Amino acid sequence: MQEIANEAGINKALLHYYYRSKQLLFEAVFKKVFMLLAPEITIILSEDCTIEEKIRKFTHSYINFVIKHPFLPNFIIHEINRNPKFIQQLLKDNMYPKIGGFKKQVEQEIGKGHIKPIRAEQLFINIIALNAFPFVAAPLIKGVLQIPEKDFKQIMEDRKTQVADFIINAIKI
Amino acid sequence: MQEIANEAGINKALLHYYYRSKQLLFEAVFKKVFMLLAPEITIILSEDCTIEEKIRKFTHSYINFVIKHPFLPNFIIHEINRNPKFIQQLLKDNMYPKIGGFKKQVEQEIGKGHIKPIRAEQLFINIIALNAFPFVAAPLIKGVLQIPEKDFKQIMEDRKTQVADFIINAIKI
DNA sequence: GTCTATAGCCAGATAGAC
DNA sequence: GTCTATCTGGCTATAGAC
Repeated sequence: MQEIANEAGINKALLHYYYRSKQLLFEAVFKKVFMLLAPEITIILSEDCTIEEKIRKFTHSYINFVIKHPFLPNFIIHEINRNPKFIQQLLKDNMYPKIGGFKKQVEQEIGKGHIKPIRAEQLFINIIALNAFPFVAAPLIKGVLQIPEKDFKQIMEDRKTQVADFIINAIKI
Repeated sequence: MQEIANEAGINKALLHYYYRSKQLLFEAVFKKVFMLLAPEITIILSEDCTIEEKIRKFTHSYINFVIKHPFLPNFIIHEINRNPKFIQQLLKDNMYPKIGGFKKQVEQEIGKGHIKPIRAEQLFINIIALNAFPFVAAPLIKGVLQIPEKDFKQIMEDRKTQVADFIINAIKI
């Protein structure tokens, strides 16, 4: 609270005056931050194009966004793990979209023989995992690969296209 | 500290007597926990078999292990993010293996035309991402997919083979 | 609304008896 | 080695002046 007050150029008392408590301030921050990332995920669930196009668009857009805000995925995942009740809150407030449309589309494209059979849930998890994980586990990856920050950034840059290629290779007939 | 002492059937004073401080107790726990997971990762880096076999073995072994210890990946990632200096410590203590052998093997198999061209680092990240992420982001995934615990467990069970299939499809010629 | 000062609480750490 | 009792510092939150 002290650090936030310093950063804001006010004092702790005023912070409490505005937000009532640390918990409420935190919730305000969390919602704001979550709403920054949610539109990125929406791409994969709505929008009118083929699965392949969606994967390319999403990957490019998501990684591009997260390179600019590398702390976001971690913050959200950590806080949701600490308090899974947040999810209920976010669902109730309609703060993220449903997977229904994506699921239907995957099943249709499988039916038409465009892509290999795979459960939409598994594909969805794979897409999010390949995009988000390197940022969530950045220090660990830098350590295992023994690479400096500069190389890591280049690898993330490359992933904007490589992750999409990887996924599409995995599912295309 | 109080909760740990209760769980251990001793009191806080004794906990401090053994471990000097909360920080040192934590480091002891972290190393112990990290050492539980490290052997699982070693499979992919050493062992004498093809890339394809390694991917199948690793995926099965890792997911199997983590289903039994679902808190581990999160704990490790969170703590390393909180204090990236841990990585240096672990490297210095030789507490996880190097990627050199895996990199060489990937390049050889690409040269022989067994798999599509891909940087070993990217492939390594993809393998770890697909295996670990669903556990790191479990509550988030359950929320987005709107599925109960039971279905989530089944999906993770299925991933023991499906993740390997997915990766191999992505890289095979 | 904004500040200073402080109340109230809790958790890590230690003193000291046994 | 193990305990009880206590110190200490830090953090959230509020009282109250301006």
